[in-house]
Amino acid sequence: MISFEDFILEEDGPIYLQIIRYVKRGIVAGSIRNGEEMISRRALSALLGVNPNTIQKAYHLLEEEGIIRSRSGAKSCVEVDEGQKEEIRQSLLRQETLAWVQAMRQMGTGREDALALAERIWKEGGGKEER
Amino acid sequence: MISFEDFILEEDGPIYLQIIRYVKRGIVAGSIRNGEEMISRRALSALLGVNPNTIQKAYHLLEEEGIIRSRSGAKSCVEVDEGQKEEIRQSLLRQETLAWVQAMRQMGTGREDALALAERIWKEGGGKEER
DNA sequence: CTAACTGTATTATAAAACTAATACACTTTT
DNA sequence: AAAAGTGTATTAGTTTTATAATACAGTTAG
Repeated sequence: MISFEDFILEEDGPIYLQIIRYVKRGIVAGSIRNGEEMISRRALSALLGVNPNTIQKAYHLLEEEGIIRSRSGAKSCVEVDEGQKEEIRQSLLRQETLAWVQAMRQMGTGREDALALAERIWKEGGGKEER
Repeated sequence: MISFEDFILEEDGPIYLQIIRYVKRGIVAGSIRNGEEMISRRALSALLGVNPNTIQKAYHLLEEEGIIRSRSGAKSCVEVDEGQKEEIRQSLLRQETLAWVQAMRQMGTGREDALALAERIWKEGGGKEER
């Protein structure tokens, strides 16, 4: 079951979008697999200290995007084929990277400098992710 | 004068935050210099097709951060010393890059792959920025 | 000086995001 | 079968974001 263990609530954008992002990235990473059960709306609500309606909004949008499937009474399940998975991968990788590149450009950072910085920061936070 | 020529209104987050981001990145890039005049609130409002109050909110927050200085009646001016400039640079570069690195990690992308992707996307959009 | 422009302030409205408290029917578990 | 858990729906209220219409006093340019 998708437990949202390593999910961290940012102070950035809307919560329901953060949840959608988390699921999509998990699918791309392979840590969230097809057929897997989602944690229930109420349980996630309690876990994050967030209103159930906010979770419902996220889950509802995930269903509209054809990423999860809900039948009344039972837990929602992930339902993505390989095509969708690849779509999401391409879309997210490009989108996030393009945003970063544009940010670096607007700050007048050269390609070499930007890549070097990214590599440095990558190595810094290296110990935390590999458990 | 800061004309906001190359400013593009995203559909992402709040408009007033996009304006603040634009100014900060411009300062880091050196395209926005100390002492320079800001475009007036009304003029920018008309240029972006956005309510004057939204611009005022952005300018007000920029002043609270000590980035611009406003005297009633005259145009607001940028007022940042080298220390502030360096603070903003460090903060923005780190913040944006860390966000990208974390995104790539959460998608299970390796360091080499991520950096290669960034380099490819950097070269793609290369013709547009150098005029 | 005068007219135009500027920053600032006020009040009102609306949509989006989030919280709160329920309620009901369906599924799973015991 | 009964209880607990689940998806779904409704109504109400708050905060944030953005719009709209003015108004006033200080600065600048003609």
